[in-house]
Amino acid sequence: MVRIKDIAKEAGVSPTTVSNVIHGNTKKVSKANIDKIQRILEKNQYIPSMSALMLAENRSRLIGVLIGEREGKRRSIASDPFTSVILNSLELEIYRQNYYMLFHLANSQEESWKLAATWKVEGLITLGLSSEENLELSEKCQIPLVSIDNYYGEKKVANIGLQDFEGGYAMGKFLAEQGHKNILFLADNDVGVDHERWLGVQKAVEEHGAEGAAAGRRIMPENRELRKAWLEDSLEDLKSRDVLFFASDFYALEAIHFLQDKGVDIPGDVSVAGFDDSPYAEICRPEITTVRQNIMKKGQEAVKRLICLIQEEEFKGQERLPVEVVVRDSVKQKPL
Amino acid sequence: MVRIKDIAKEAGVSPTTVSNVIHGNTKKVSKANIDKIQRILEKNQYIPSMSALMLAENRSRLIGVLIGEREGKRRSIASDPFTSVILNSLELEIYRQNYYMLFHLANSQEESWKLAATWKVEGLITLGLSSEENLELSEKCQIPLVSIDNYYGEKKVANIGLQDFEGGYAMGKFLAEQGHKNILFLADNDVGVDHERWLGVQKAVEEHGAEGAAAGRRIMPENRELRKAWLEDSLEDLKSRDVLFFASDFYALEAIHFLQDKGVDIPGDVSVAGFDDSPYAEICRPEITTVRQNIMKKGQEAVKRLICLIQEEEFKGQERLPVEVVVRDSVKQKPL
DNA sequence: ATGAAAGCGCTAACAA
DNA sequence: TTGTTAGCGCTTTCAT
Repeated sequence: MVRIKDIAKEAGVSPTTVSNVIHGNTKKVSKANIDKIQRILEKNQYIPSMSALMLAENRSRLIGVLIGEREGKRRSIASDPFTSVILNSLELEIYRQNYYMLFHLANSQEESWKLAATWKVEGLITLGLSSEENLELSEKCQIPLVSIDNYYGEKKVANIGLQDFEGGYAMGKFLAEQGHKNILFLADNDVGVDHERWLGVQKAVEEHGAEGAAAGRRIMPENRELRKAWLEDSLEDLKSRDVLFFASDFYALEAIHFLQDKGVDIPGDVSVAGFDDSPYAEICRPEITTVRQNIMKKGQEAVKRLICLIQEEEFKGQERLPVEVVVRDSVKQKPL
Repeated sequence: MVRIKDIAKEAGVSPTTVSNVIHGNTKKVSKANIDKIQRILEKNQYIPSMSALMLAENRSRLIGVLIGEREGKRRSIASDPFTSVILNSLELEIYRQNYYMLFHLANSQEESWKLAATWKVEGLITLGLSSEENLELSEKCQIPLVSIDNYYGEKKVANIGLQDFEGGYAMGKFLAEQGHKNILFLADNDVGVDHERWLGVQKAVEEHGAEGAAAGRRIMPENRELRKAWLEDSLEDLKSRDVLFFASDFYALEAIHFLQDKGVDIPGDVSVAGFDDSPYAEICRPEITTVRQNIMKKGQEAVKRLICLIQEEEFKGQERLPVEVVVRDSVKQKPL
């Protein structure tokens, strides 16, 4: 590996001068030397050593991307097709901003902190951590942190998410306008994101629902096996609804198959809607009517937000990305 | 950030002694000092600085994970649900082995090399690079490299893959034994992995096929739109087969929906088989009969292989992971 | 059993 | 315009 010292020797100048040329501080370097040094740099394929840079500048150009793994959660990296897309967009933007991505599956706050400290990571992006975990981590690490898809009452941690309320509202409005009265919203929890979506649905039904329209809600188990049992138990309830609006396409898909196996026609007997517009939504029959989010954009904004935090600049982007209803085949129009 | 120097001062010893205690070189340190230093280390939550370590030891404990992005490829990180699983298993094992994972979407060999050099990455794991790209990269970087799912005639680069031939053979045998005679194998290329699978199918049909059984093959376009058109054009051909064996579950799923939309009953009119046992295989109707691979294991073995290369030890694991036929509903038994 | 000192590659303050 | 030097935090060799 060729070092600045080597270049300097070959050029017959001091390391400082070479360093200056590398960093474009060419005001105090003679034209002749600039050219000569640049040529030698090129020729020898000089690559700066991050270790030395880190030590000297006390910064790493590293951004840590942490994914929390919780057993049985929907947002498990293994089962969620979103994860790879998010990771993709994250790395793309991180690299574009001249940073590097250190990736880790976070098992504990302690571990995450150690990683960040060991590498002097300049900022953290987290996925799949709970609000409390994010807060604790942020306080412990004392470096900028941006979470994705997390909600806080008091908003202590920077977050990039969706216009979930608006998404719930838009779909609720669409369903109401399609003539559905008995709407059931299904999620696996009632905090943050899913809570917002539910509020949106309620508001939409209030404002746009026909005479007698009402929105109900059910919380399903997170665990797959338990959820399966839950669906069995809830069959009659589900069949009695006009439309089932699931908080994710994955759940919608699961339910569609469950119901179809029970002889229920979708959307003939019951309509189904999802949320996310994941690959699952299009790769099933009927194709799922859902709420689309732009995941690439989400990752991009998260990185931009973080960089602003790191450089102590103001973030002018969107913290809540817009969503839109995508009409496919799983919701049918009710005759009036 | 507390440094060794600080610990030393507090303990009233030299940095060297502290360093020795940290690394367990306690042969020449008094019991009293060991305890005292260890306590102070604990109390102050000492974390070694990677930058200093890298500089002093000339190694980084970093493993670069490179994903090649090629437009329109099946193995695009964005669309392939496998990617997140592989990434998951990779990081798990890398961390378990006391390394760290630097993640990058590789746009060019030049870029990959720069990344590796800048960070003094100790080894590289690549996904979705062609044989040539892997070879060139490996030569340019001069560090251990393990590719995933790549085949080479002369085997110049370490690779972790599947027993693809055996997989094709096992499914071919299964199909033949189910009474299918007119078997069509479909892939989007005829090199490496898919070529092996095809060879396996042929062998199986030869050995286990009934009188008059034969296996044919078609190469589909990689591009989604083109493939759609191709399916349209091939409809009659596809309908005339006993069974369609696709080189991936994704393709199988796509074709199932295409055929169902055309009124073809799966598996009533035509049976369909896939390969991978991806999430797609189970989340569709009929559920797809496929060849299962253990992706978590694949990532794990890739890391183990790389670590062996780095430490110049012999690798005693499996370079070709076993596969098994998973029988579901998309293949029916033919009456004799 | 313990410590001093050099060196890893680079930056930046200061001299010349 | 160019060069000298100290220092970033750690390891390691060599004295003591």
